[in-house]
Amino acid sequence: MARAGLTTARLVEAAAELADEVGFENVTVSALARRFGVKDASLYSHVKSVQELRTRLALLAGGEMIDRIGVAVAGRAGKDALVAFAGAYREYALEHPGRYAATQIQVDPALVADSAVFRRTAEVTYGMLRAYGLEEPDLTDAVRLLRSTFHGYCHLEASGGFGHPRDVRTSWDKAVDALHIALDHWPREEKKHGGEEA
Amino acid sequence: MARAGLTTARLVEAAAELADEVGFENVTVSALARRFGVKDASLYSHVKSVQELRTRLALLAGGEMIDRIGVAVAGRAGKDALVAFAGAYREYALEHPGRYAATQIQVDPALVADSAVFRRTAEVTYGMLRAYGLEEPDLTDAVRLLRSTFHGYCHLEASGGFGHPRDVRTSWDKAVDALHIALDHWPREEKKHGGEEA
DNA sequence: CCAGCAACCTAGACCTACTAGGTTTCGCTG
DNA sequence: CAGCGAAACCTAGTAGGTCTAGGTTGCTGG
Repeated sequence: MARAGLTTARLVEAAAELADEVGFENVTVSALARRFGVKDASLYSHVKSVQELRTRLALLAGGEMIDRIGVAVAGRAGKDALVAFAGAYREYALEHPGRYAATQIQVDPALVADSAVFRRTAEVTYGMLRAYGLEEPDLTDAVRLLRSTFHGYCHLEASGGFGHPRDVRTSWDKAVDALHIALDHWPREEKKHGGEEA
Repeated sequence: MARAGLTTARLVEAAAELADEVGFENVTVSALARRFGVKDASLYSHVKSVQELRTRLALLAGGEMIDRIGVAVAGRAGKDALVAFAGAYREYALEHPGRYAATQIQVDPALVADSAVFRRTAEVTYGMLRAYGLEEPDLTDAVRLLRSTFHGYCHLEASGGFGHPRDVRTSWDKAVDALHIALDHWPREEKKHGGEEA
């Protein structure tokens, strides 16, 4: 019988498609094997476990996502860059819900630390913020705020968490506006957020 | 043999404890049955499925959480209320990671719509924002921003998403500050977010 | 006190992850 | 071009999860 030509890469790619079709939590070894017309056991020559499969999928998706974001923010700065970043982020999340869900899982920190995806993500994000004139540790705090908000928003939107009829896209734009304002008036050391004392 | 005295409520309560101990994704019918020294099948007289069990757990946790938040914000307004809300939110998420994870799952929208938990959550949240003088649809947008940010932050913190050594608590406080500023300078329709025109 | 209804059980079907070890096929090399 | 070695793929089986059908047993109220 003609062999399926399995490869780790091919498996992960198929897993990504599967994730977008049936949801990340439903990408199983069995389902993937079925898709290739092959027995479950056959996949274990290529991936060690579901865990590994999902981790690889997460890295694939993370890479795709940051690439798109990178293209979107290229040549922009300040609010322009923020809007472009946010737009690309949400677009990817909506276009590829399964892949996006994959990016949310916690992967072995040791594994993620020296991954190119992680480094590139940090570069693009910190780079985008540079125009706001923040310095460490404010920069890290701002990155966390952005990541949290974007992620939280897409997560809630994807899971139908916004029951209200208010258009989500409009809401999102407002949120991005609000974030821009927050970044612009960032509460630097010393309380009393009165004015920029830099 | 002495009966375990199973009840839907008791089951859900035990599931909540289990969730905090072993993680929400590991609360299974089998594990719960083991905890009661009972066979799996016995639980199905009290809950229809794992799905239902998890949904009930989500509602339990959501209720606990909003109660604590409600107490925290009582008698406060403006930034005070925001800080109290955020503090109670994060505290609950850190104290009860399994329960908190449960609150994140998507439950049947029809089921959630007429739940007291949902209504109470909306009341408390919108009430806290009232002091910022926002009106619909800005109010809804602001609620979404807050929910997203809080949720995203706790999710990332819980999953070890913040690799950086920067203290998370401090970062969180900064994020709350930033949100306050965003709310205070909310980008209203046209108008140049100058002052309160109410 | 005993009838009936929960509470709990046995048995089993079906799903998924994963291991051990066997067989087939492909591609390379002599 | 024969054949050999390494992948690629398989069979068989363990373990553990969800859930159903239907039987037994203990508790309780009339």
